[in-house]
Amino acid sequence: MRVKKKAGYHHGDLRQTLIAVSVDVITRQGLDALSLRALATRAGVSSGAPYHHFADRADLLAAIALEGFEQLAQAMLSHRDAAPADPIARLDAIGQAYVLYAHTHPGHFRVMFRDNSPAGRNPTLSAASQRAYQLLREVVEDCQRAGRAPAGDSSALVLTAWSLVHGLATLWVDGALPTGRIDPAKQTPVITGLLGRMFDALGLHKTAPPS
Amino acid sequence: MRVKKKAGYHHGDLRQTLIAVSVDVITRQGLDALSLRALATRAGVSSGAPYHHFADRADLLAAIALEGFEQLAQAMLSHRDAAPADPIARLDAIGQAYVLYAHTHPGHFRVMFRDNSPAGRNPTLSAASQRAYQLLREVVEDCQRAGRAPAGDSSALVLTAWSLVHGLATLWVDGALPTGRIDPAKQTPVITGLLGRMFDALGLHKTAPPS
DNA sequence: TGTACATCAGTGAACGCGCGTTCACTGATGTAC
DNA sequence: TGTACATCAGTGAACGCGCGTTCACTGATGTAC
Repeated sequence: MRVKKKAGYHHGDLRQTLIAVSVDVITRQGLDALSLRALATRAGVSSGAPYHHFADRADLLAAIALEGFEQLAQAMLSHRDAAPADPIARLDAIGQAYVLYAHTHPGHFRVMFRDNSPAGRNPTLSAASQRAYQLLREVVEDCQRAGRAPAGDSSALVLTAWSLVHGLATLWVDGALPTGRIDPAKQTPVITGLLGRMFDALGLHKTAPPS
Repeated sequence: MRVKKKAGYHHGDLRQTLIAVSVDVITRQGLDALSLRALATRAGVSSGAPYHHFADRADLLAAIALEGFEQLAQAMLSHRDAAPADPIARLDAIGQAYVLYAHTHPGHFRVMFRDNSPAGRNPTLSAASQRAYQLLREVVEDCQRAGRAPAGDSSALVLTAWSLVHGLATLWVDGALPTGRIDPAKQTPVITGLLGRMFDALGLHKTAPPS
């Protein structure tokens, strides 16, 4: 991940390089270990250089979070569209995409959901995170319309689905699962599948035969 | 929360005071804002004093996490025992206790599940966290035995329940929920209730009339 | 009850360090003519 | 195609700061006799 200088003085795409190196550091050593000075050194650049691309440390983190939310939404979208045209299958696919994204991009994920996360104050970031939320909401409401989930206000169902995948992702990324006893890679599809079966079981108008 | 000196030179219970002040700082300003020096000042004590009670900063955080896991297990236990003698009702109670604990003790909660959390390396801490996990596991297996949850290996069900309440707790504590649109205080019992209904709906041998 | 002394839990000055950020500068690049 | 010049994106030294931690010290407390 250490980056070799490209063509002498001018770097080429230092901004993107700084983001990539930051994510790598955060992934391996945690957010607290990220300092702009060390980051610049690892990127092969002097300590002042990052300030031509980011106003300050917080601005860099906001850029990482933004990239993360965009990637997350993209992952959810492509998983959804690759799934069979069945609302429960699509809910399952979106849930798996969420957990998988966190596992494969722990650096981004940590920054995205940092306590005191800037999402509340940064409109761009806030909009990007809501896009991912909307995808989840849409598929839950699709389930409701198909009678594959309890009818009525969707918000509790959406929050249930979100909490489930977010909790699993967080426990996994934070290394909080009892080691050896639980394999999150294997459990993820089981758990998202369970969520689908549960929604289905509580749906009022069954349209699919019981499994 | 600023602590007035008690009886001159000797503090009385500086160790507990340091923990309490730390939790307060973390709750209000986040873990990164906690410095031992500022902490000592807020506790009304010189900068070297904390080292008579904690080996270093990490040791202080481990003590906070330990207290947190003990309090969490206690909260789960008392909620469980206050609930009706019905496994689903008890699962619901334990789940609510988990989310409620996180909301009322965000300082502890953040330290407990810190990325790079020391729980993996500290046996005392690890044991305390597993005690809370065991409580959840027991109640899930009680549901299975009563035919109020799918039979078989419990681990996926336990992880489902844990992920659900942990995700909700984390999203709430981190302020990641869309403000105004979702009220987690109201949604918590709805969601834990939904979990119970879902487990029940997938149980093989129904013992209660459908609601 | 009084005294000597060991131990405990503070003080506060001092250390070295790495950090975020600034700034005058300079080399590289792109554009107008 | 060649030259002048504006702009961009680097350099690297310097700043002040707060931090974790150490240490020689001292006041308070508890205990043995």
